[in-house]
Amino acid sequence: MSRRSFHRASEAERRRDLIVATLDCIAECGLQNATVREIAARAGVTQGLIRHYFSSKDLMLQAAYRDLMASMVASAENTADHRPLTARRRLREFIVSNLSAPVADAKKLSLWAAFISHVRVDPVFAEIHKENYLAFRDTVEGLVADVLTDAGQDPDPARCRELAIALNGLIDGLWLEGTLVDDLFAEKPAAEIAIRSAEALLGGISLADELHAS
Amino acid sequence: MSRRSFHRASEAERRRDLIVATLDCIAECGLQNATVREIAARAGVTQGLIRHYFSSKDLMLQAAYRDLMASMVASAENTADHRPLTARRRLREFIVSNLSAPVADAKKLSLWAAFISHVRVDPVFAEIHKENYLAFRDTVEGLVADVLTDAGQDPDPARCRELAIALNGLIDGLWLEGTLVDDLFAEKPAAEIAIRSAEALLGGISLADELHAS
DNA sequence: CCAGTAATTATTCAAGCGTATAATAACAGC
DNA sequence: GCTGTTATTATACGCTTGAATAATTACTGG
Repeated sequence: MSRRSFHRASEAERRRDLIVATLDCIAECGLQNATVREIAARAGVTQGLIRHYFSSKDLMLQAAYRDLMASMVASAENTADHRPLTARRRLREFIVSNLSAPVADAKKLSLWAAFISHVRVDPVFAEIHKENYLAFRDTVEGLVADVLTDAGQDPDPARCRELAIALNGLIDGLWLEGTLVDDLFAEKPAAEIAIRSAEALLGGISLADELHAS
Repeated sequence: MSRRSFHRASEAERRRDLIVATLDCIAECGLQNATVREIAARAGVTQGLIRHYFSSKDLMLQAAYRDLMASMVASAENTADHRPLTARRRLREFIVSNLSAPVADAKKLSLWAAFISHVRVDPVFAEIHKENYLAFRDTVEGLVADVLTDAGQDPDPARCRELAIALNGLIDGLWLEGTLVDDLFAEKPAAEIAIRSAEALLGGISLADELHAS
């Protein structure tokens, strides 16, 4: 009886494979049934290897949560920092990007929910969530300040904060609605509704394309 | 060695106890660690009894999900139907009620997330979610139509639908933000922000108290 | 081409899981 | 009070779990 052949991969490569397999497994089978054996099988390795890279299953789940959130903020964060664009256009792109693929994705939502449900159970998950939330809100707040300035209004910090919270809520809520019941949503894309709503929240400032940057 | 004493409870009473224990256990230990033994212990019975009331653990989880959602829509639904009030005031109360205790509660949010993460795993959970979402959106849509009419505007169905989706998103999103990071939120209650934002979405219609109903 | 290293597999372990069944005691009706 | 019913307890079963250890094989550096 011979052993199965294998190849020695780099640490970065293996860890990534294992994290991807973990996320796939949780999304498909739920946290309850995401066992180390199933995850290892999906990653194409045997279960013993997991403990070679993560000293416990919990640590691997935390790493997977961090990875998921990083992948979700990455694309949106890019558009928010794309300086050549108008402030209004950056906010617009930011909203659209958060309400389209790959962020608005049923699998990602499922994973997000699974991890959020553990925020109260495990303090480490709470910490990861808090970091990501604050970063997201700060991004929105910065965009709002830029848009107000661009529109010739005073970017009062208190007003920016409140608008950021409201916009953040609107984006999160429509993200939920749009990806949870997407079949019912095909007619009216969440992104379009979000843009019109954001304009209303901003007191009528249009987020449509402009000819010159501020 | 004598057996532990017990009392024979009614079916309704026992089922309620078991469901409450299930929700407590999931909120505290997570779905992974919500075992039949732990749930039974919290309900003050032995594990064998669970299968006397639920033919499997999954069925008990489904019952718990239904119970959770019913408890969350109940209070808000009441205010939405409280006819003596102005339409504007009913919408206002509906929003406030969804963003205050007992709906805006960290434990409930944790439970909601745990179940949402199972919507993609188990079709029964998907069904339960869909029913509740549609009912909630219809309630908001009805309130929006009433408010528009009250303000002398045409309650165009398409506009009502879009406003309902946006308001629904706003409420859900602020519910998430407010209860997930409530310590950072004490200064500015989510409900106040929601009211002001809803007024903006409605094109400036005030939701403040009025002297006479429509 | 050989030796050393460590990534990977294979196997084992105790504990805990959901489920099933048999024994028992609480209560209802007479 | 006694008796029948059944809600409840107690116990057992087979399986899976996360973790630990030992054996092996792929690769690195000389």
